[in-house]
Amino acid sequence: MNTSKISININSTINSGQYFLWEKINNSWYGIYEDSILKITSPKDNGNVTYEYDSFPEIENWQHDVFRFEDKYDDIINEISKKDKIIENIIKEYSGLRIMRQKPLQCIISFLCSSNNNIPRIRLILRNLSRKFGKKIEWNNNTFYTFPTLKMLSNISQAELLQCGFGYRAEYVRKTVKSIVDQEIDMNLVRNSDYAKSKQEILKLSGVGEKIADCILLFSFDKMEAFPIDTWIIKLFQKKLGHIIISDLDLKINDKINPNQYKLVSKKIREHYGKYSGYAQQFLYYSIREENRRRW
DNA sequence: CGCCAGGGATCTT
DNA sequence: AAGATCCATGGC
Repeated sequence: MNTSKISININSTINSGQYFLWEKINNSWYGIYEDSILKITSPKDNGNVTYEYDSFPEIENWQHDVFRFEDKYDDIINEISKKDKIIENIIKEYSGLRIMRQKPLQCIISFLCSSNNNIPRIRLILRNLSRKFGKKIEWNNNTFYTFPTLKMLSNISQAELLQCGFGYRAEYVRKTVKSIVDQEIDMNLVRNSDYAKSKQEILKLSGVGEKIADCILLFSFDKMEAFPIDTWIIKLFQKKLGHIIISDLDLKINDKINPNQYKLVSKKIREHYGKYSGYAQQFLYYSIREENRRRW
């Protein structure tokens, strides 16, 4: 176990719809990461304080990987803050919110599950899946289950997926797992290419469209310019963000946007916020949902 | 009962 | 090529 003083707000970071398999027990957060359980204890309930990091089985310094401590966080948010007044105020209000880095398989399945769904239910489905098919770990008088491996996932029947609550997304999971097993998608290419090329490749997966592709690239493949555009971001775009991003806005944006509109808006947004647009997105998203008092 | 939820695939024009 | 419709499931 060790501690660090890097600027981070654990509650907003963990509980902001990016990494679903975490739960708070007493004064600690527990998260699922590969074959280990991660643990963070906050001496106070929130704020930028010193946290204690632990894991079982032990992973050395996992927090640097998971919380992206290699990012120059202060430089990034200072840079983004200059882009417009809206983001400046939001970053000030929610300082310490970070992007987390998760393992690709868990991230892909998680966001497959996110389409036309809500966050509490996404978490429930993923917990059901882990409880049934993950490895059981007893630690600190609590029982945890790791996320199923690729091999395990490939052996799960459609009926069992439905039992977990995937609904119509069960078919996406089945096809996507098969594509990965059969190496119809090149994970090394996704990892090592630039944003555009990586996105093109990840879009081959069934159930992965423009938005979910951006989530996967941002949250597990280090493509920090990826800016997922979901229904909440669209609401913000309609209300006030649109005229900041696109001068002389003649673009009609409905509640649901088609892929071409997505690409256009995405391009403009990334031109506006720059190569760390993903951070801007996380702040905007968190802020809108908090304003609307949505459950995480 | 209808509506909504971090959308995407498929069918229709 | 763009637009409309359908998709399981649970909370409200």
